Amino acid sequence: MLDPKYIRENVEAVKVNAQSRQVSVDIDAFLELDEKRAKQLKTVEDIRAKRNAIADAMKDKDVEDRSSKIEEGKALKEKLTKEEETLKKTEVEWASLLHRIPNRTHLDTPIGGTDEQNVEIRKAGKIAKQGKTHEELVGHLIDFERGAKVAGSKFYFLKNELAILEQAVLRYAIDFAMKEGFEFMTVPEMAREEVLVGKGFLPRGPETQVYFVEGEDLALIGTAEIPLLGYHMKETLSEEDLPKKYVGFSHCFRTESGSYGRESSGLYRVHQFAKVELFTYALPEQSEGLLEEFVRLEEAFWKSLNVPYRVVDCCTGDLGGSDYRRYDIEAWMWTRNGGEGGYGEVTSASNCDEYQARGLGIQVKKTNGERVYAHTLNGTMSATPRALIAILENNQNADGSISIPEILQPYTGFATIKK
RNA sequence: GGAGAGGUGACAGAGUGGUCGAAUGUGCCAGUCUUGAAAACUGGAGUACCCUCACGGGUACCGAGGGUUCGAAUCCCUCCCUCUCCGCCA
Repeated sequence: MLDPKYIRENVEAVKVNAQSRQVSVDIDAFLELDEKRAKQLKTVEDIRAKRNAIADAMKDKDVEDRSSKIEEGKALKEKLTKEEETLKKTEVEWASLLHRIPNRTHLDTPIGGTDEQNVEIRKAGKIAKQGKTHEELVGHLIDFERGAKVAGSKFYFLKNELAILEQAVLRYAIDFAMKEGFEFMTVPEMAREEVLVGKGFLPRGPETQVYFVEGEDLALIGTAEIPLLGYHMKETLSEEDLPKKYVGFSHCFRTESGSYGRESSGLYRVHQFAKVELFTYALPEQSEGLLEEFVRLEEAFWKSLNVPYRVVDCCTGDLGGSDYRRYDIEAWMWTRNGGEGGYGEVTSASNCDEYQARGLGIQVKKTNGERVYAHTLNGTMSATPRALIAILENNQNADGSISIPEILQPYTGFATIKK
Protein backbone atom coordinates (compact mmCIF):
# COMPACT_ATOMS: atom_id res chain seq x y z
CA MET A 1 0.00 0.00 0.00
CA LEU A 2 0.95 3.62 -0.45
CA ASP A 3 1.73 5.90 2.46
CA PRO A 4 -1.54 7.73 3.21
CA LYS A 5 0.53 10.83 3.87
CA TYR A 6 1.93 10.63 0.36
CA ILE A 7 -1.57 10.40 -1.07
CA ARG A 8 -2.73 13.46 0.87
CA GLU A 9 0.21 15.49 -0.30
CA ASN A 10 0.23 14.36 -3.93
CA VAL A 11 -3.41 14.06 -4.84
CA GLU A 12 -3.05 14.98 -8.51
CA ALA A 13 -0.11 12.67 -9.10
CA VAL A 14 -1.94 9.78 -7.45
CA LYS A 15 -5.00 10.36 -9.61
CA VAL A 16 -3.06 10.62 -12.85
CA ASN A 17 -1.08 7.53 -11.95
CA ALA A 18 -4.15 5.43 -11.20
CA GLN A 19 -5.69 6.50 -14.46
CA SER A 20 -2.67 5.67 -16.56
CA ARG A 21 -2.58 2.27 -14.90
CA GLN A 22 -6.21 1.66 -15.80
CA VAL A 23 -7.18 1.33 -12.16
CA SER A 24 -10.53 2.83 -11.34
CA VAL A 25 -10.38 3.96 -7.77
CA ASP A 26 -12.05 7.04 -6.37
CA ILE A 27 -9.24 9.09 -4.84
CA ASP A 28 -11.57 11.86 -3.75
CA ALA A 29 -13.68 9.35 -1.89
CA PHE A 30 -10.55 8.11 -0.21
CA LEU A 31 -9.54 11.61 0.85
CA GLU A 32 -12.97 12.24 2.23
CA LEU A 33 -12.80 9.03 4.22
CA ASP A 34 -9.29 9.87 5.30
CA GLU A 35 -10.43 13.15 6.77
CA LYS A 36 -13.40 11.51 8.39
CA ARG A 37 -11.18 8.87 9.87
CA ALA A 38 -8.78 11.44 11.29
CA LYS A 39 -11.62 13.30 12.94
CA GLN A 40 -13.19 10.18 14.38
CA LEU A 41 -9.84 8.93 15.57
CA LYS A 42 -9.27 12.20 17.40
CA THR A 43 -12.67 11.92 19.04
CA VAL A 44 -11.98 8.38 20.18
CA GLU A 45 -8.54 9.25 21.49
CA ASP A 46 -9.89 12.22 23.42
CA ILE A 47 -12.49 10.05 25.12
CA ARG A 48 -9.88 7.46 25.95
CA ALA A 49 -7.66 10.15 27.43
CA LYS A 50 -10.53 11.20 29.70
CA ARG A 51 -11.26 7.62 30.63
CA ASN A 52 -7.63 7.06 31.50
CA ALA A 53 -7.58 10.20 33.59
CA ILE A 54 -10.58 9.04 35.61
CA ALA A 55 -9.16 5.57 36.08
CA ASP A 56 -5.93 7.19 37.14
CA ALA A 57 -7.66 9.31 39.73
CA MET A 58 -9.26 6.21 41.20
CA LYS A 59 -6.03 4.46 41.90
CA ASP A 60 -6.34 6.17 45.19
CA LYS A 61 -8.85 3.93 46.98
CA ASP A 62 -10.37 6.64 49.12
CA VAL A 63 -10.93 9.42 46.64
CA GLU A 64 -13.83 11.54 47.67
CA ASP A 65 -16.50 11.47 44.99
CA ARG A 66 -15.80 7.89 44.05
CA SER A 67 -19.29 6.97 43.04
CA SER A 68 -19.75 10.05 40.91
CA LYS A 69 -16.48 9.24 39.16
CA ILE A 70 -17.71 5.74 38.47
CA GLU A 71 -20.83 7.20 36.94
CA GLU A 72 -18.75 9.51 34.81
CA GLY A 73 -16.61 6.59 33.70
CA LYS A 74 -19.67 4.56 32.80
CA ALA A 75 -21.03 7.37 30.67
CA LEU A 76 -17.70 7.72 28.93
CA LYS A 77 -17.55 4.02 28.26
CA GLU A 78 -20.89 4.10 26.52
CA LYS A 79 -19.87 7.04 24.41
CA LEU A 80 -16.56 5.44 23.60
CA THR A 81 -18.14 2.20 22.43
CA LYS A 82 -20.34 4.16 20.07
CA GLU A 83 -17.55 6.28 18.67
CA GLU A 84 -15.27 3.29 18.28
CA GLU A 85 -17.88 1.53 16.22
CA THR A 86 -18.24 4.53 13.96
CA LEU A 87 -14.49 4.74 13.57
CA LYS A 88 -14.16 1.07 12.79
CA LYS A 89 -16.69 1.28 10.02
CA THR A 90 -14.85 4.19 8.50
CA GLU A 91 -11.55 2.42 8.84
CA VAL A 92 -12.68 -0.68 7.02
CA GLU A 93 -13.78 1.36 4.02
CA TRP A 94 -10.71 3.52 4.26
CA ALA A 95 -8.36 0.55 4.24
CA SER A 96 -10.08 -1.21 1.39
CA LEU A 97 -9.82 1.90 -0.78
CA LEU A 98 -6.22 2.41 0.27
CA HIS A 99 -5.28 -1.09 -0.83
CA ARG A 100 -6.85 -0.48 -4.20
CA ILE A 101 -4.73 2.56 -4.94
CA PRO A 102 -1.89 1.32 -7.14
CA ASN A 103 1.79 1.83 -6.54
CA ARG A 104 3.72 4.74 -7.95
CA THR A 105 5.18 4.20 -11.38
CA HIS A 106 8.76 4.52 -12.54
CA LEU A 107 9.28 7.63 -14.67
CA ASP A 108 10.61 5.61 -17.61
CA THR A 109 7.67 3.21 -17.70
CA PRO A 110 5.85 3.54 -21.01
CA ILE A 111 2.30 4.82 -20.86
CA GLY A 112 -0.23 2.46 -22.33
CA GLY A 113 -3.48 0.66 -21.85
CA THR A 114 -2.73 -3.01 -22.48
CA ASP A 115 0.21 -5.30 -23.06
CA GLU A 116 0.05 -4.26 -26.73
CA GLN A 117 1.72 -1.02 -25.67
CA ASN A 118 4.58 -2.73 -23.87
CA VAL A 119 7.85 -1.52 -25.32
CA GLU A 120 10.33 -3.99 -26.70
CA ILE A 121 13.76 -3.06 -25.46
CA ARG A 122 15.88 -6.04 -26.54
CA LYS A 123 15.60 -9.02 -28.74
CA ALA A 124 17.86 -12.05 -28.97
CA GLY A 125 18.06 -15.41 -30.68
CA LYS A 126 17.25 -16.63 -34.13
CA ILE A 127 13.73 -17.69 -34.96
CA ALA A 128 13.29 -20.66 -37.27
CA LYS A 129 11.37 -20.25 -40.52
CA GLN A 130 8.62 -22.51 -39.34
CA GLY A 131 7.79 -24.89 -36.59
CA LYS A 132 5.23 -27.14 -35.03
CA THR A 133 3.41 -26.53 -31.79
CA HIS A 134 4.22 -28.49 -28.66
CA GLU A 135 0.92 -30.34 -29.00
CA GLU A 136 1.88 -31.48 -32.46
CA LEU A 137 5.34 -32.42 -31.27
CA VAL A 138 4.73 -34.15 -27.97
CA GLY A 139 0.96 -34.46 -27.73
CA HIS A 140 1.41 -38.12 -26.90
CA LEU A 141 3.21 -37.09 -23.70
CA ILE A 142 0.41 -34.82 -22.48
CA ASP A 143 -2.94 -36.15 -21.29
CA PHE A 144 -5.52 -33.40 -21.00
CA GLU A 145 -8.54 -35.69 -21.13
CA ARG A 146 -7.61 -37.61 -18.06
CA GLY A 147 -6.48 -34.40 -16.37
CA ALA A 148 -9.99 -33.11 -16.91
CA LYS A 149 -11.49 -36.33 -15.65
CA VAL A 150 -9.56 -36.03 -12.41
CA ALA A 151 -9.53 -32.28 -11.75
CA GLY A 152 -11.36 -30.49 -14.54
CA SER A 153 -10.43 -28.74 -17.74
CA LYS A 154 -6.96 -27.19 -17.97
CA PHE A 155 -5.46 -29.79 -15.70
CA TYR A 156 -3.07 -32.27 -17.25
CA PHE A 157 -0.77 -35.21 -16.86
CA LEU A 158 2.75 -35.00 -18.27
CA LYS A 159 4.37 -38.30 -19.13
CA ASN A 160 7.78 -39.85 -19.39
CA GLU A 161 10.39 -37.71 -21.19
CA LEU A 162 8.23 -34.62 -20.96
CA ALA A 163 7.73 -35.04 -17.23
CA ILE A 164 11.45 -35.62 -16.82
CA LEU A 165 12.19 -32.57 -18.91
CA GLU A 166 10.02 -30.53 -16.57
CA GLN A 167 11.98 -31.72 -13.54
CA ALA A 168 15.22 -31.04 -15.39
CA VAL A 169 14.32 -27.46 -16.26
CA LEU A 170 13.23 -26.72 -12.71
CA ARG A 171 16.36 -28.16 -11.19
CA TYR A 172 18.53 -26.35 -13.70
CA ALA A 173 16.78 -23.09 -12.83
CA ILE A 174 17.41 -23.65 -9.14
CA ASP A 175 21.11 -24.32 -9.73
CA PHE A 176 21.29 -21.32 -12.01
CA ALA A 177 19.98 -18.99 -9.29
CA MET A 178 22.02 -20.55 -6.51
CA LYS A 179 25.20 -19.93 -8.49
CA GLU A 180 24.23 -16.26 -8.47
CA GLY A 181 24.02 -16.21 -4.69
CA PHE A 182 20.33 -16.85 -4.16
CA GLU A 183 19.38 -18.92 -1.13
CA PHE A 184 17.13 -21.81 -2.14
CA MET A 185 13.90 -22.52 -0.29
CA THR A 186 10.84 -24.61 -0.70
CA VAL A 187 7.79 -22.85 0.66
CA PRO A 188 4.29 -23.44 1.98
CA GLU A 189 1.99 -23.70 -1.00
CA MET A 190 -0.94 -22.30 0.92
CA ALA A 191 -1.11 -18.96 2.66
CA ARG A 192 -3.42 -16.97 4.89
CA GLU A 193 -5.51 -14.20 3.45
CA GLU A 194 -3.52 -11.63 5.41
CA VAL A 195 -0.45 -12.49 3.36
CA LEU A 196 -2.32 -12.39 0.07
CA VAL A 197 -3.64 -8.92 0.81
CA GLY A 198 -0.11 -7.78 1.55
CA LYS A 199 1.03 -9.04 -1.81
CA GLY A 200 -1.09 -6.36 -3.35
CA PHE A 201 -4.39 -7.76 -4.48
CA LEU A 202 -7.76 -8.28 -2.95
CA PRO A 203 -8.27 -12.02 -3.07
CA ARG A 204 -12.01 -11.84 -2.50
CA GLY A 205 -12.48 -9.39 -5.32
CA PRO A 206 -14.39 -10.20 -8.48
CA GLU A 207 -11.30 -10.77 -10.63
CA THR A 208 -9.77 -13.18 -8.16
CA GLN A 209 -7.39 -15.82 -9.44
CA VAL A 210 -7.24 -17.61 -6.13
CA TYR A 211 -8.46 -21.01 -4.98
CA PHE A 212 -9.69 -20.94 -1.40
CA VAL A 213 -9.67 -23.86 0.96
CA GLU A 214 -13.11 -24.55 2.31
CA GLY A 215 -13.49 -23.86 6.01
CA GLU A 216 -9.97 -22.52 6.46
CA ASP A 217 -8.41 -19.10 6.26
CA LEU A 218 -6.15 -20.47 3.56
CA ALA A 219 -5.69 -20.20 -0.16
CA LEU A 220 -3.52 -22.08 -2.62
CA ILE A 221 -0.72 -19.80 -3.69
CA GLY A 222 -0.60 -18.42 -7.21
CA THR A 223 3.15 -17.91 -6.95
CA ALA A 224 5.98 -18.49 -4.48
CA GLU A 225 6.24 -14.72 -4.29
CA ILE A 226 3.44 -14.89 -1.72
CA PRO A 227 5.18 -17.07 0.89
CA LEU A 228 8.56 -15.50 0.14
CA LEU A 229 7.07 -12.09 0.83
CA GLY A 230 5.33 -13.35 3.95
CA TYR A 231 8.60 -14.87 5.11
CA HIS A 232 9.81 -11.62 6.65
CA MET A 233 6.52 -9.93 7.34
CA LYS A 234 6.35 -7.95 10.57
CA GLU A 235 10.12 -8.13 10.86
CA THR A 236 12.79 -5.49 10.99
CA LEU A 237 15.81 -6.42 8.91
CA SER A 238 19.33 -5.12 9.41
CA GLU A 239 20.94 -2.99 6.76
CA GLU A 240 24.05 -5.17 6.63
CA ASP A 241 21.95 -8.24 5.74
CA LEU A 242 20.56 -6.65 2.60
CA PRO A 243 20.01 -7.51 -0.10
CA LYS A 244 18.52 -10.84 0.97
CA LYS A 245 18.23 -12.99 -2.11
CA TYR A 246 15.98 -16.02 -2.15
CA VAL A 247 15.00 -18.47 -4.83
CA GLY A 248 11.86 -20.42 -4.05
CA PHE A 249 10.26 -23.42 -5.63
CA SER A 250 6.54 -23.95 -5.56
CA HIS A 251 3.59 -25.19 -7.43
CA CYS A 252 1.24 -22.41 -8.42
CA PHE A 253 -2.52 -22.50 -8.66
CA ARG A 254 -4.68 -20.07 -10.60
CA THR A 255 -8.34 -20.18 -11.41
CA GLU A 256 -7.79 -18.21 -14.65
CA SER A 257 -11.44 -17.30 -14.47
CA GLY A 258 -12.62 -15.52 -17.56
CA SER A 259 -9.58 -16.39 -19.63
CA TYR A 260 -10.85 -19.39 -21.54
CA GLY A 261 -10.28 -19.13 -25.26
CA ARG A 262 -7.87 -16.28 -24.88
CA GLU A 263 -4.59 -17.69 -26.16
CA SER A 264 -5.11 -20.67 -23.96
CA SER A 265 -4.22 -23.46 -26.32
CA GLY A 266 -2.32 -26.47 -25.02
CA LEU A 267 -0.15 -25.99 -21.96
CA TYR A 268 0.10 -22.23 -22.33
CA ARG A 269 -2.53 -21.36 -19.75
CA VAL A 270 -3.29 -23.96 -17.10
CA HIS A 271 -4.59 -24.07 -13.53
CA GLN A 272 -1.53 -25.63 -12.00
CA PHE A 273 2.10 -25.15 -12.81
CA ALA A 274 5.50 -25.21 -11.15
CA LYS A 275 7.75 -22.23 -10.77
CA VAL A 276 11.20 -21.29 -9.61
CA GLU A 277 10.92 -17.76 -8.36
CA LEU A 278 13.50 -15.15 -7.46
CA PHE A 279 12.74 -12.87 -4.56
CA THR A 280 14.82 -10.15 -2.96
CA TYR A 281 14.52 -7.81 -0.01
CA ALA A 282 16.61 -4.72 -0.59
CA LEU A 283 17.53 -1.25 0.54
CA PRO A 284 15.74 1.48 -1.39
CA GLU A 285 18.90 2.48 -3.19
CA GLN A 286 19.55 -1.11 -4.29
CA SER A 287 16.25 -2.00 -5.87
CA GLU A 288 16.63 -0.44 -9.31
CA GLY A 289 19.97 -2.11 -9.90
CA LEU A 290 18.64 -5.43 -8.66
CA LEU A 291 15.77 -5.34 -11.11
CA GLU A 292 18.28 -5.05 -13.95
CA GLU A 293 20.17 -7.95 -12.43
CA PHE A 294 17.03 -10.08 -12.39
CA VAL A 295 16.49 -9.41 -16.08
CA ARG A 296 20.12 -10.15 -16.87
CA LEU A 297 19.79 -13.54 -15.16
CA GLU A 298 16.56 -14.37 -16.90
CA GLU A 299 18.03 -13.50 -20.27
CA ALA A 300 21.11 -15.61 -19.66
CA PHE A 301 18.82 -18.48 -18.73
CA TRP A 302 16.90 -18.40 -22.00
CA LYS A 303 20.02 -17.91 -24.05
CA SER A 304 21.47 -21.07 -22.53
CA LEU A 305 18.40 -22.96 -23.72
CA ASN A 306 18.52 -21.74 -27.34
CA VAL A 307 15.25 -19.94 -26.98
CA PRO A 308 14.74 -16.69 -28.92
CA TYR A 309 13.16 -14.03 -26.77
CA ARG A 310 12.54 -10.36 -26.33
CA VAL A 311 12.49 -8.18 -23.25
CA VAL A 312 9.62 -5.77 -22.86
CA ASP A 313 9.25 -2.81 -20.56
CA CYS A 314 5.70 -3.23 -19.30
CA CYS A 315 3.45 -0.27 -19.85
CA THR A 316 1.37 1.36 -17.14
CA GLY A 317 -1.82 -0.48 -18.04
CA ASP A 318 -0.13 -3.87 -17.83
CA LEU A 319 1.44 -3.34 -14.40
CA GLY A 320 0.13 -5.16 -11.35
CA GLY A 321 -1.11 -3.10 -8.44
CA SER A 322 2.12 -3.37 -6.50
CA ASP A 323 4.57 -3.05 -9.40
CA TYR A 324 6.73 0.03 -9.54
CA ARG A 325 8.40 -1.20 -12.67
CA ARG A 326 8.24 -4.50 -14.51
CA TYR A 327 10.08 -6.21 -17.32
CA ASP A 328 8.71 -9.30 -19.00
CA ILE A 329 10.62 -11.72 -21.10
CA GLU A 330 8.63 -13.19 -23.93
CA ALA A 331 9.89 -16.31 -25.64
CA TRP A 332 9.17 -17.29 -29.18
CA MET A 333 6.47 -19.97 -29.37
CA TRP A 334 4.86 -21.51 -32.45
CA THR A 335 1.78 -22.13 -30.33
CA ARG A 336 0.96 -18.44 -30.30
CA ASN A 337 -1.47 -16.92 -32.79
CA GLY A 338 -3.08 -20.21 -33.62
CA GLY A 339 0.13 -21.89 -34.75
CA GLU A 340 1.51 -18.90 -36.66
CA GLY A 341 4.01 -18.21 -33.91
CA GLY A 342 4.56 -15.22 -31.69
CA TYR A 343 6.07 -14.11 -28.44
CA GLY A 344 4.57 -15.38 -25.22
CA GLU A 345 5.37 -14.32 -21.68
CA VAL A 346 7.70 -16.69 -19.87
CA THR A 347 9.11 -14.56 -17.08
CA SER A 348 8.42 -11.29 -15.42
CA ALA A 349 10.55 -9.27 -13.06
CA SER A 350 9.07 -6.58 -10.85
CA ASN A 351 10.38 -3.98 -8.50
CA CYS A 352 7.62 -3.24 -5.98
CA ASP A 353 9.69 -0.65 -4.11
CA GLU A 354 8.24 -0.22 -0.60
CA TYR A 355 4.62 -0.85 -1.58
CA GLN A 356 4.43 -4.45 -0.37
CA ALA A 357 6.74 -3.97 2.61
CA ARG A 358 4.64 -1.14 3.97
CA GLY A 359 1.53 -3.28 3.90
CA LEU A 360 3.27 -6.16 5.64
CA GLY A 361 5.40 -4.18 8.09
CA ILE A 362 8.82 -5.13 6.74
CA GLN A 363 11.28 -2.48 7.83
CA VAL A 364 15.01 -2.01 7.65
CA LYS A 365 16.98 -0.59 10.52
CA LYS A 366 19.89 1.25 9.00
CA THR A 367 23.26 1.38 10.68
CA ASN A 368 22.68 5.07 11.41
CA GLY A 369 19.52 4.12 13.34
CA GLU A 370 17.08 5.33 10.72
CA ARG A 371 14.16 3.04 9.84
CA VAL A 372 12.85 2.64 6.32
CA TYR A 373 10.63 0.16 4.58
CA ALA A 374 12.40 -2.54 2.62
CA HIS A 375 12.08 -2.72 -1.13
CA THR A 376 10.93 -6.03 -2.56
CA LEU A 377 11.55 -7.53 -5.97
CA ASN A 378 10.30 -10.69 -7.55
CA GLY A 379 11.05 -12.39 -10.79
CA THR A 380 10.52 -15.66 -12.55
CA MET A 381 13.52 -17.87 -13.00
CA SER A 382 11.50 -20.50 -14.77
CA ALA A 383 7.90 -21.59 -14.86
CA THR A 384 6.81 -24.88 -16.34
CA PRO A 385 5.00 -25.95 -18.46
CA ARG A 386 5.31 -22.64 -20.26
CA ALA A 387 9.08 -22.98 -20.26
CA LEU A 388 8.63 -26.42 -21.79
CA ILE A 389 6.66 -24.96 -24.67
CA ALA A 390 9.49 -22.55 -25.45
CA ILE A 391 12.16 -25.22 -25.19
CA LEU A 392 10.30 -27.83 -27.22
CA GLU A 393 9.17 -25.52 -29.97
CA ASN A 394 12.57 -23.87 -30.44
CA ASN A 395 14.65 -27.03 -30.32
CA GLN A 396 12.62 -29.14 -32.69
CA ASN A 397 14.06 -30.94 -35.66
CA ALA A 398 12.59 -31.41 -39.13
CA ASP A 399 11.63 -34.99 -38.30
CA GLY A 400 9.57 -33.88 -35.31
CA SER A 401 12.08 -34.94 -32.69
CA ILE A 402 13.38 -32.58 -30.02
CA SER A 403 17.04 -31.97 -29.27
CA ILE A 404 17.47 -31.35 -25.58
CA PRO A 405 19.67 -28.26 -25.02
CA GLU A 406 23.10 -29.40 -24.00
CA ILE A 407 23.03 -27.70 -20.64
CA LEU A 408 19.93 -29.69 -19.71
CA GLN A 409 21.19 -33.08 -20.74
CA PRO A 410 22.94 -33.84 -17.45
CA TYR A 411 19.58 -33.25 -15.80
CA THR A 412 17.44 -35.24 -18.24
CA GLY A 413 19.76 -38.12 -18.90
CA PHE A 414 18.75 -38.16 -22.55
CA ALA A 415 19.59 -35.97 -25.54
CA THR A 416 16.49 -36.21 -27.67
CA ILE A 417 12.79 -36.76 -27.42
CA LYS A 418 11.69 -38.92 -30.29
CA LYS A 419 8.58 -38.26 -32.26
C1' G B 1 -7.66 -35.67 15.84
C1' G B 2 -7.36 -36.38 21.73
C1' A B 3 -4.99 -34.84 26.69
C1' G B 4 -1.92 -31.34 29.14
C1' A B 5 1.52 -26.90 29.58
C1' G B 6 2.67 -22.32 27.67
C1' G B 7 3.04 -17.43 24.54
C1' U B 8 5.54 -10.56 28.43
C1' G B 9 10.64 -5.67 25.53
C1' A B 10 17.15 -7.76 21.72
C1' C B 11 17.34 -12.28 25.04
C1' A B 12 16.30 -14.53 29.87
C1' G B 13 12.53 -13.77 33.26
C1' A B 14 9.04 -11.27 37.27
C1' G B 15 4.24 -9.65 37.33
C1' U B 16 -3.14 -12.81 38.83
C1' G B 17 -7.54 -5.96 38.67
C1' G B 18 -5.43 0.45 39.68
C1' U B 19 1.04 2.83 42.07
C1' C B 20 2.70 -1.51 35.02
C1' G B 21 5.04 0.71 28.88
C1' A B 22 5.94 -3.05 32.40
C1' A B 23 10.74 -5.34 38.15
C1' U B 24 15.40 -7.77 37.74
C1' G B 25 19.54 -9.86 35.02
C1' U B 26 22.24 -10.09 30.42
C1' G B 27 23.12 -7.62 26.06
C1' C B 28 23.19 -2.55 23.62
C1' C B 29 24.54 3.00 23.52
C1' A B 30 26.92 7.29 26.05
C1' G B 31 29.91 8.98 30.07
C1' U B 32 33.43 8.52 34.50
C1' C B 33 37.88 5.88 35.64
C1' U B 34 42.16 3.80 32.36
C1' U B 35 47.95 4.76 28.02
C1' G B 36 44.04 1.47 25.74
C1' A B 37 40.77 -2.34 27.13
C1' A B 38 38.34 -5.16 30.99
C1' A B 39 36.03 -4.49 35.66
C1' A B 40 33.34 -1.02 38.51
C1' C B 41 30.19 3.12 38.66
C1' U B 42 26.64 6.86 36.38
C1' G B 43 23.14 7.79 32.77
C1' G B 44 20.33 6.39 28.26
C1' A B 45 17.54 3.42 25.17
C1' G B 46 10.85 0.17 22.05
C1' U B 47 7.27 0.66 17.75
C1' A B 48 3.17 3.04 15.19
C1' C B 49 -0.23 7.05 14.62
C1' C B 50 -1.75 12.08 16.04
C1' C B 51 -1.09 17.40 18.07
C1' U B 52 3.17 21.16 18.41
C1' C B 53 7.94 25.85 14.92
C1' A B 54 9.97 23.75 19.17
C1' C B 55 9.98 22.18 24.34
C1' G B 56 6.61 18.76 25.08
C1' G B 57 1.99 16.09 25.00
C1' G B 58 -1.98 12.37 23.60
C1' U B 59 -3.53 7.35 21.87
C1' A B 60 -2.44 2.27 20.94
C1' C B 61 0.69 -2.05 21.46
C1' C B 62 2.49 -7.78 27.11
C1' G B 63 0.52 -13.87 20.45
C1' A B 64 -4.43 -11.98 17.55
C1' G B 65 -9.56 -10.65 18.00
C1' G B 66 -13.83 -10.01 21.08
C1' G B 67 -16.05 -9.54 26.21
C1' U B 68 -16.46 -8.21 31.69
C1' U B 69 -15.02 -3.59 34.58
C1' C B 70 -15.00 3.25 36.32
C1' G B 71 -10.10 0.80 35.28
C1' A B 72 -7.20 -5.38 32.10
C1' A B 73 -0.47 -7.88 30.83
C1' U B 74 -3.57 -9.71 34.96
C1' C B 75 -10.58 -12.23 34.78
C1' C B 76 -13.91 -14.67 30.64
C1' C B 77 -14.63 -16.38 25.32
C1' U B 78 -12.79 -17.49 20.30
C1' C B 79 -8.71 -18.08 17.20
C1' C B 80 -3.36 -18.55 16.04
C1' C B 81 1.32 -20.42 17.45
C1' U B 82 5.00 -23.34 20.48
C1' C B 83 6.20 -27.56 23.68
C1' U B 84 5.09 -32.68 25.97
C1' C B 85 2.31 -37.25 25.61
C1' C B 86 -1.24 -40.32 22.67
C1' G B 87 -3.46 -41.48 17.89
C1' C B 88 -2.87 -41.32 12.49
C1' C B 89 0.14 -41.04 8.51
C1' A B 90 4.68 -39.98 4.01
